[in-house]
Amino acid sequence: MSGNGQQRTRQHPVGTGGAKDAGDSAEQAPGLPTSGELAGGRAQPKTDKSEATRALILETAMRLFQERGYEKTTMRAIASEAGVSVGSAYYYFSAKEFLIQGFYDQMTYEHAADAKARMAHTRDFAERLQIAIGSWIDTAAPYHEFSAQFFRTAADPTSSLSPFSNESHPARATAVELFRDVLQGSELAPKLDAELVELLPDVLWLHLMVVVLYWVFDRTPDTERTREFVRRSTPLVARLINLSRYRVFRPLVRDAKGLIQDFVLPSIGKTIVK
Amino acid sequence: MSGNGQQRTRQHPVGTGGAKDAGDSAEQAPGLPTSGELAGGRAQPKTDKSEATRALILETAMRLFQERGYEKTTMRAIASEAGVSVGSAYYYFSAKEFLIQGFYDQMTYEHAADAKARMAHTRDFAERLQIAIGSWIDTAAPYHEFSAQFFRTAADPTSSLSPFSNESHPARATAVELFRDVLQGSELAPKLDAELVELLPDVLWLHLMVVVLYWVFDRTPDTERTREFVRRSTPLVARLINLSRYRVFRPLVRDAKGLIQDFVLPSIGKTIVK
DNA sequence: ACAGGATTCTGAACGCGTTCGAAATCCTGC
DNA sequence: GCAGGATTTCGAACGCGTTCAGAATCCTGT
Repeated sequence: MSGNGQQRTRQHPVGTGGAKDAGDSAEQAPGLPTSGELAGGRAQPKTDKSEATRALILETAMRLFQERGYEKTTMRAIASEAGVSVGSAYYYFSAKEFLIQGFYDQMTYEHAADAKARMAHTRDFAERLQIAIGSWIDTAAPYHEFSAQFFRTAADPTSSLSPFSNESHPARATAVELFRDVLQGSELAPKLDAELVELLPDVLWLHLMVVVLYWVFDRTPDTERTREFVRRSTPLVARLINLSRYRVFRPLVRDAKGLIQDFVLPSIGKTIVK
Repeated sequence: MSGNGQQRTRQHPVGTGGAKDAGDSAEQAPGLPTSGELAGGRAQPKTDKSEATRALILETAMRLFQERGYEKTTMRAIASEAGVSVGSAYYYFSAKEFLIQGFYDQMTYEHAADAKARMAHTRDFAERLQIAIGSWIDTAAPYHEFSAQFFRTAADPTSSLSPFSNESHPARATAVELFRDVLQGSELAPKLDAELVELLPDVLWLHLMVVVLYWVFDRTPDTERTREFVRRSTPLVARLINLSRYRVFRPLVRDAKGLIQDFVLPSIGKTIVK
C-alpha cells in the first residue's frame, strides 16, 4: 500500500518522546497513549496549540474512517474537514498509515480497561481468558468493517507500525500486560513454574492475534462465529496449559518452552535483525 | 494498498475459466497453473497471441519485481518494458496486485515439485515435514526482499487473492495437497485414525503459513533463523501428533479435532460468510 | 519593542495506480 | 473480399498519497 511517490525509507519515525531505550526486559506498564510516543508525527509537540491541532486531525480522521472506511477517506477530506491544509496533516502524521496507529492504540487501551473490569469477579483462568478476548471483540466491533487495514499494516514487516516488528508498539505492550494480568489474577498462576508464567503472556497475546486474524475474515453478523470460536478454544488452551504440569509432558514442554524463548519472543518486537 | 481512483469492488474476478463450482470436498489435484484459472485477467484467452501477450507482461513484471522490488516497479515501467501500453497491461491484469498472483502461483508449484522430490527417500514424518518446509524457504529465498507484498495481500480479507479467503486459490490447493503427501508417504499415516489424516494436511498448511509469517519478518542472512526455527519446531509437531494417539489425550484431541473441523477448515477458503 | 530563529502551516506539483472512450486489429459468415 | 461484431490496444485523464519550498506565526533573548 502507501507506496506512491518515490519510496522513502520511513521506518522508525524517530520518536524522541517516550522511553527511548527500553532495553530488554519489557516490563514497565505502558502509560496511556498520551499522544506522541512513537506516534509518527514529526517533531514532538512543543505547544498546546500544536497538541490541539494534532488531536483535531486525528479525531477527524477517526470519525471519517468510521463513516466512510479507510480507503474512501482521503487525506484531502481529512484536512479540509479538520479545517487545515493537507500539508499540515502531513506535518503531524507523516503518512496516512500513521493515523491508523492513533486509532489502534486508543482501541487497545480501551480494551485493556474494559477487560480488566469485566474479569475482576473471577479467578478461573479459562473464564478470565475468554472474557479478555471477548472484550477485545466487543471493543473492536465498531471498526470491523475497515479492520482489514489494521491487519494489512500489522502484517507488513517494513512498516514500523506492525506490532510484530515493533516492541515498543503501545498496543502490543498494553495487550501483553493485560494477559499477564489474566494469568496472575487466576488460580492457575501459582501452580505453574515461574519461567512459564513469564512466557505465557506473550504467547497468549499471539493467541489473540490468531483470533484477530479469524475475526478479520469473519463475515457472520456480529462476528458470531469468532465469538463461538473463542468460547470453544479458550477452555482448550486452559486445559493444555494445565496438562503441561504433568510429568509425562515434561520433555515436550521443556522443548516447547525453549523454542518459544529462543525464537518467538526475541523476534516479536525485536524484528529478527542480524 | 492499491486503493487509488475510486474504489471499485473488484473481489472475485469472475473466472469463467476453470472449475467454477468446486462444491465442498476440495479434493481434486490442482493442475499446473495453466494461466487463467482465477488469475484476474479479464476475458479468458481467446487466441494464442493474446495468451503470449499475457505471458510477456507477467514475465516482464516478475523480472522487474525481482530487480527493483514491488513498489518501485511501476505499471508504466512494466508496460513499456514489455512493449505494450498501460491499458493493455490492465486489460490482462485488472490490478497490479494480480501480477503477484501469477508470481506466487508459479512459486508454489515449483515448491511442491521440489519438496516431493527431496522427501522421496524417507518415510520419517518429522523429516518429511522438515524437508517440505525447508524446500519452501529455499524456493522462496530469491523473493524474500519483496515478500512483504505477498504477505500483505494474503492478510487482506477484501482481496480475492488471499489464500485464506479463497478456497480455489491454486497456491493453497497445491500446498495442502503437498502436505497430504507428506503425511501419506510417512510411517505415521497408518497409525492415525482416518479422520485425523483428513484434517492434518490443512493444519500443516497453516503451520507453513506461520513459518511464512516468521520468514517474512526474518532479517538474518539467508533467513538462517527461520531455518533453525523449522529444524527445531518440526520434531515438536511430529511428537505432538504422535502423542495424540495415547488414551490420556483422547478428550483433548477429540475437542481439538472438533474445533478444527467446525471453525478452522470451513473458514479457510470458504470465507466465513453468513 | 524587535530581530531572528524555530515551529507551524500552506497549496501547487509530482508520480503513481487506475479508468475509459475510442482506435486498431482480428475473426467470422457470406 | 468484405461488412460487422468481438477482441485487443492505446494513451490521455482522473483522483489519490505524498513532497517541498516558501509563507505565516510563534517564541525567545535583549
